[in-house]
Amino acid sequence: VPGNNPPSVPKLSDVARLAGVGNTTVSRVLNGGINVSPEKLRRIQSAIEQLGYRPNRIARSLKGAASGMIGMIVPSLSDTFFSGCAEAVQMVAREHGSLLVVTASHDDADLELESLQQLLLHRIDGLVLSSARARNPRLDQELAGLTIPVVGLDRPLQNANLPSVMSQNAQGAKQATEHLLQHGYARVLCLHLKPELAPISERLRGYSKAMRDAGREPLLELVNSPADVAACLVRQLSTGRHPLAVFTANNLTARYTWEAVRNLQLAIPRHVAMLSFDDFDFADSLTPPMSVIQQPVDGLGRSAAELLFESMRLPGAIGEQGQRGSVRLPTRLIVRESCGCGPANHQAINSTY
Amino acid sequence: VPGNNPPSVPKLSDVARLAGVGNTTVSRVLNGGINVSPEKLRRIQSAIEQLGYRPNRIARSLKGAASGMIGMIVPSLSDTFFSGCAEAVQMVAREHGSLLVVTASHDDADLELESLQQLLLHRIDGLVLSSARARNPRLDQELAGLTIPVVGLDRPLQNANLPSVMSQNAQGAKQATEHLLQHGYARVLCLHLKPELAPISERLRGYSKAMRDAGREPLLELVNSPADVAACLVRQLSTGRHPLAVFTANNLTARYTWEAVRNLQLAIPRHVAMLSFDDFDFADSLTPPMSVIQQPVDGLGRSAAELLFESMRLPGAIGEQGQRGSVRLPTRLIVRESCGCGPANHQAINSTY
DNA sequence: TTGAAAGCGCTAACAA
DNA sequence: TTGTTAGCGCTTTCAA
Repeated sequence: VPGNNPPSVPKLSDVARLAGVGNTTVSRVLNGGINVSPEKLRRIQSAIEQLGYRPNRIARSLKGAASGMIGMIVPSLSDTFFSGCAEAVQMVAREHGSLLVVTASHDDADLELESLQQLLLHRIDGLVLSSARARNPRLDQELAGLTIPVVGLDRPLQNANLPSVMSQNAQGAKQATEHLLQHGYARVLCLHLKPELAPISERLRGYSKAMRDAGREPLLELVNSPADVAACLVRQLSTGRHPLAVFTANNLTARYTWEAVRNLQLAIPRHVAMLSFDDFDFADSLTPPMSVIQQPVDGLGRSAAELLFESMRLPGAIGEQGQRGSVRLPTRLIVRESCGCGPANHQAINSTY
Repeated sequence: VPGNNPPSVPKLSDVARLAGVGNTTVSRVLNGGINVSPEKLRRIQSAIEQLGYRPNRIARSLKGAASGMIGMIVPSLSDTFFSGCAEAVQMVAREHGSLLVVTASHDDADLELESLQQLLLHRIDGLVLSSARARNPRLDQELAGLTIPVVGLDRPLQNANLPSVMSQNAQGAKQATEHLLQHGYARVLCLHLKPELAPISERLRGYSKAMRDAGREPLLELVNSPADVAACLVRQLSTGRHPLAVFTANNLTARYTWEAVRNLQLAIPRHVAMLSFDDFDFADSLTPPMSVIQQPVDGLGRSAAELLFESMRLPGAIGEQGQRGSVRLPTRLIVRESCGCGPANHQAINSTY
């Protein structure tokens, strides 16, 4: 209609007026259309169509309904693992008509808490949380008072008795170690950093288990630089006579090791065999291609989000389930060449053997 | 106070009651504290403190004020470039007391539009947009009607006449090419994919410019797999007599090339020298370490977000500025060894020469 | 400098 | 099956 100045964004009452019904009836149609005569239903739907009406989520959530937003707090967004998870979480959120609000805690407990409160103020309907710290009483306290569901991702939330979704870190590491052992490497080193993080400590446990099962002492080394790794390798190579292999507990240690090996002019797998936890972009393009334990990144994100929406659907369910609702997803051993396998043997082996 | 059942989350009126003032006065304190007597100001602040009161953002934005959320639409969240940008944007948002809502468009124009509308419904205060497509009339139309500021990131928004923040793609590529040319490689190939994307096409332009300036014909090749690259390399190596170098226009082509070179048992830089646009985690750990043009990922995200908040502060400014408000950030040439430079020469050269 | 009152767009008792 | 009414928590005229 020309001359009609402020059409801007249509509101519920505009739809009601056009359809010749009350606001409530329109609201009913919006929320499932129960108890509405077919006649009015049709008229209202057509009015909605005609006006291009979309309900204002803000107003809706002020009234107490769901805000249509879920939150996600991760240590870092630029970390490929977490950004991969975030992508999956966002997709699931979209499937449920929700938006994803993310914040990075940068492993800072205060920032994490601050983010949480900020998200709460915005009335998020649920939260996926990769907590910065294993133990954080203030966070646990805050979480305890929450009325919205929370799901842990990659890091457990056991103190708050909340469910979480994680990889089978121990099994994955065990499988990696066993694979190296089977190659005949009598000495399998485990290089790691940040052992205080739950996923890492679980991997160390899986590694140690495999070593002990094979009648060997675990050889755990904390490394924070390529130099640390180099020192460690030199020590091992000058000492023992057994063939040497290295299991690196994450991406970063793998990179440190790769550099150390290059600097020492060592050959993989001839001088040192190698197998790493966590796949990465260039793993397959290296010389030799690196064998890895691959985490189901997308699956972790998806599962966490789905678990979250599940508990949002069933109010109270999360409180009852608690930790018991947790999920463990299997890892995969991706055999390439750094472990000693030949080029012909490229294959993926599922860790749930 | 024991026995007091539902304290839950304190609201503005609770603060007012405790401070013994009216709601309006509390609201004034919240919004800058102008026109409030020092006495009441103090009382109110103390009441806020005491109750741990934080204003409900939802209610606030329903009334028309800012929602305290900005949106970001990127092609992919798992792409390290975009997740790096997202991290920076989120940090700036936090500095401004805002939350970041991200969605991934997966290069799907419909999804992108859908996301935009969804974000609008949630009353975001501004938007950082890495548009999936260069030309999208429907999106442009939607953007034209927007009252909130929008800033493009990595992709221009020229059709909508909106500012954007991008790398100096052409200059970076030109510098890369010149560097290879200076090494004496008479043939410098440019391997690329998705030339329809603005950043890529700009790089191709920069490369071509450098070639022509050096009196050589550009050698552009579209490659979609390591096999494509291999075919291309074989052709070049069997044909010409001049030393060969390759400039890869992005991460993925670099990986394809790396694999092709390995499969062909070629040596870098002896048989083929190499320089790539975009740095990546393992670039420095490869053998030889790969020389790259590095984008200021963090800077791009930061600048886009800062430009956005700037225009949110100055309403209307973005409409007036339009395209002219755009920003170009310099890239850096990271000299490692794949380009033919010796190990001693590791250094970074700024592209704004 | 202050507060009462009127909404923002929607939902949910309640009554019809 | 419907519409009227009263808010959700905040901001904002407006009059005091």
